[in-house]
Amino acid sequence: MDQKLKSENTQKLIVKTSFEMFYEKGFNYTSIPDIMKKTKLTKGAFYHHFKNKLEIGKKVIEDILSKRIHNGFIAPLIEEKKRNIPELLHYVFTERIKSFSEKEKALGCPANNLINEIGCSIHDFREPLQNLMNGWHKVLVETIESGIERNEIKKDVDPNSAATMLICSFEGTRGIRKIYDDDKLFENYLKAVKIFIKTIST
Amino acid sequence: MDQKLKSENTQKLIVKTSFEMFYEKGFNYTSIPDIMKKTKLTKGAFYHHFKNKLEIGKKVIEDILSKRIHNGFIAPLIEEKKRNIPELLHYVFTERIKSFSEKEKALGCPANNLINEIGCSIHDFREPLQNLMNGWHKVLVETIESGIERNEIKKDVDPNSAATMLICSFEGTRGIRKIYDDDKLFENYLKAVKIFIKTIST
DNA sequence: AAAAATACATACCTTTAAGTATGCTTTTTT
DNA sequence: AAAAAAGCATACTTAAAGGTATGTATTTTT
Repeated sequence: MDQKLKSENTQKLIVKTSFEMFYEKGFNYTSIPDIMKKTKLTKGAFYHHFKNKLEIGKKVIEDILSKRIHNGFIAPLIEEKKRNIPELLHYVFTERIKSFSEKEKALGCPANNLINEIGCSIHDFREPLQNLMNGWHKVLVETIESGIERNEIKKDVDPNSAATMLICSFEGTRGIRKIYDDDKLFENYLKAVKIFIKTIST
Repeated sequence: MDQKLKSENTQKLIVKTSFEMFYEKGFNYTSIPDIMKKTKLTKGAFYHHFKNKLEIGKKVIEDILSKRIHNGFIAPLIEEKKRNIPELLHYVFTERIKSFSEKEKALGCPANNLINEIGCSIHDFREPLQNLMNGWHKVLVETIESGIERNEIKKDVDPNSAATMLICSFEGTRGIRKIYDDDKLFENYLKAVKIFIKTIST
């Protein structure tokens, strides 16, 4: 096999496995030996491709978490701009949550988990996490702005503020839901966010 | 000195110190030796009073976090029921946030941090954390209900849903704010939550 | 006053983590 | 084909964690 390809594949495997384990057990609760056991490779492979645990953390944020946020929350906003904006917001923030797997419900949002687990303690993660959240926020602001232009969102709505509210309430709910085993919190959230979207709509 | 009193004092010192360090560095990033170094006591003292790290975690939730949530978010709702309810909500969810210290802003909400750091991995913490959040939610629901009775909150508002939205958006914001160094996110949140409260008010 | 119990310190054990050093095998380069 | 480099495994080092065992001084009980 082509060596470069092989290298890429193992790297991808390690990054993907790291993501899965970070998601399931948390960054700090997952050890490199743990990860490598799951990949059926060894430590040698890990440290051949990555400098240390921080580097794999950043890789996971940049490669996996970013992609997840993009696919789930950014792409639908960009791709379907023809649709009615309130409908679009409605889709992203309520319909999608309903399609979450039990695992996704129980484990919360991997990006938000990392933000909250790490907090300020690992400074290296702040920038990639900021990029992640800023990117999401930005597209959401643009979506709301275009909604205002198209007269589908009220003119007096502050797009920045509305975007922050949508993101933070969504993430806050996914976070707190983790201590429960049922969907009551989600149902409450869904009802309220629908009202919020209706409120900012014309 | 009376022995019982001395014992209580050291226990309190250990719990308080544990809380501070969990808050600043996270539960898993804080070790028992770390804590005891700060108390200027030794491991012997710790394991004389507490069974293990889980027990001190639960103690921190039950003794400190509960009290903080109570003092900051529950007591104001109970004590000042004579006030206008929307005003009261406004006070708790917007005025208070403005009075946060830089540290509180940078470190987020200790309860929410623990929820998000621990997630499902430490099952022992779920129950005390549920009690904490349920207690908060319950009082908020009752407040909103009494607002409806007094005709200060719209009749068609679902108190459960509104309470969840208030709590989750608040906690979500405090969580995500941790990756930033400025108050922009808070300002955006404040604007939006004011609108939300206005929306549910008569 | 003697015995028992409490509060805490010291020293230790075990496990496991991150990370390194080295060696072997397969590709790639020259 | 020989040399170099890449991909990975094995074996090791170091540090630090959680937790235990034991010792000692001080209170409390009897």
